[in-house]
Amino acid sequence: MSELVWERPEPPARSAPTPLSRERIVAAACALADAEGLEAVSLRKVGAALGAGPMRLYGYLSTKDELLDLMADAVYGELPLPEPGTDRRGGLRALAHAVRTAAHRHEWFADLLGGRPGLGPNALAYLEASLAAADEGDLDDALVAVHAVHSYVTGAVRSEITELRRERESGQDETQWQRASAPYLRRMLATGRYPTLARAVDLGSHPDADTAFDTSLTRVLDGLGGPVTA
Amino acid sequence: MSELVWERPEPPARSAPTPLSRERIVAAACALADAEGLEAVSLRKVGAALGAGPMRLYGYLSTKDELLDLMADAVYGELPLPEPGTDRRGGLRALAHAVRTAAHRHEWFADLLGGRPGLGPNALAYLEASLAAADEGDLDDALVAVHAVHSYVTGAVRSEITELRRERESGQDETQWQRASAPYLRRMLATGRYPTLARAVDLGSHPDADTAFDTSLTRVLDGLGGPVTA
DNA sequence: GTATTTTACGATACGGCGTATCGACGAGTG
DNA sequence: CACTCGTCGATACGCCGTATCGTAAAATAC
Repeated sequence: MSELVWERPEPPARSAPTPLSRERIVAAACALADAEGLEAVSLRKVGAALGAGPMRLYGYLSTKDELLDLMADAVYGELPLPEPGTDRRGGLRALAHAVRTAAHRHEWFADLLGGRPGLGPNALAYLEASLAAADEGDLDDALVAVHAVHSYVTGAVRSEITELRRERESGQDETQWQRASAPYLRRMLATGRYPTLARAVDLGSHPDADTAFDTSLTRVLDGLGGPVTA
Repeated sequence: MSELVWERPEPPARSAPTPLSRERIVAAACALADAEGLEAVSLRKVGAALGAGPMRLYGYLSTKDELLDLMADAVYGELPLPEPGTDRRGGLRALAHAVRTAAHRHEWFADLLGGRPGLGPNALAYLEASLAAADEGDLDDALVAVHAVHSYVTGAVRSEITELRRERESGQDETQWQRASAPYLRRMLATGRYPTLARAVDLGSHPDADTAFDTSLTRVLDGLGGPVTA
């Protein structure tokens, strides 16, 4: 009960109709989430995908939340980690982009990002790589740098994926969006209660998502001390 | 169907056992979420708290997600906005702390933060205030600043609340935590696979959450151009 | 090889969820 | 007072996570 998934042993592989393992369960769950979204992941469907009933999974997991933890850790395990010895800016920037890329491959990762403790072995490896890259002698300073960058990445990726989903839901292009949200926004801006926002919508250059992510990331990195590059 | 909550009119107040309104529904839902967590918010319970059946709410909402949108916007409406004319650093810092404070008052706000589009009137007002504070002449630059700070705040607050919940769940103090997670972490660190992390746990000063949030926030603000204060 | 113990499996079931449907009732209109 | 019409909420459907527990199969002991 108080035992964590990460160190609880799996049940021995019995014969059974289909052999099962935590790895296979997690892979099936990730595939399902990739294909139909996180809300389609249910123990029933994951079990069915493996030829098993839902209760079979409780030998490998004690809760659905544990499955989500394992899925998140699996994605952390996909991240390419920078070579040891990479400098702070380069290392943290590479890790930030790695997280974002992974979230584009597995959009549900964005929903899991800050939402659960995240102490799996792969998450720890990601944290270790972040700290190692950020460490320039002062450990407290490295912790601050990692916290700043990771928080930024978490928040930015989540918003970006949310926005991306909304755009996708609005008909393949913008049919629905133009019919529903856009006129609403135009009406709101026309009230005059949001003058700066209105100017920004009218006059701002609207960079693509990659550029927006990287531009703000650069600003965050600029704040971490060391030589200001810009 | 394509109509947004924000501009759909409420049904006229009929007699009914209890008079109802979107405002009362949202207030009840927020109270319930404050008391028992977001996962306890169901249309059945919210309805029951107002002396109504679950289906009654569908005159005011077309979906449960819309209720969540309204709840999030209600919290945005609680945020104290800085005086117009506040400088960028001061304004953005005040807004960041306002969001964090609100998330401590309504922990479920952290779960909603980046997860839904957020185009309600109060969210727009918050965005307007952020942009106004960040605007020093270059609108694109202001957008970058707001994106950086808001993303940081979103991510940091979500992680902080998640951590806070985990600590609270672990027995009132740390009984459970020390029995389950701590030994696991110690064992992981003892493997030698996370040397920097191990050093950080051993040697790092472990600031309280307020300090950690503000320290990283300062670094982010430092990166936004303008005079570096530190 | 047999008897016994252990244990994973999965059928069944429970309570809760979001919400579609639709009969009935009560207010507004002539 | 009769009628229409719109709102209400009871009922129901198909999901969900998971507790329980009989059973059958593997592991162990002899």
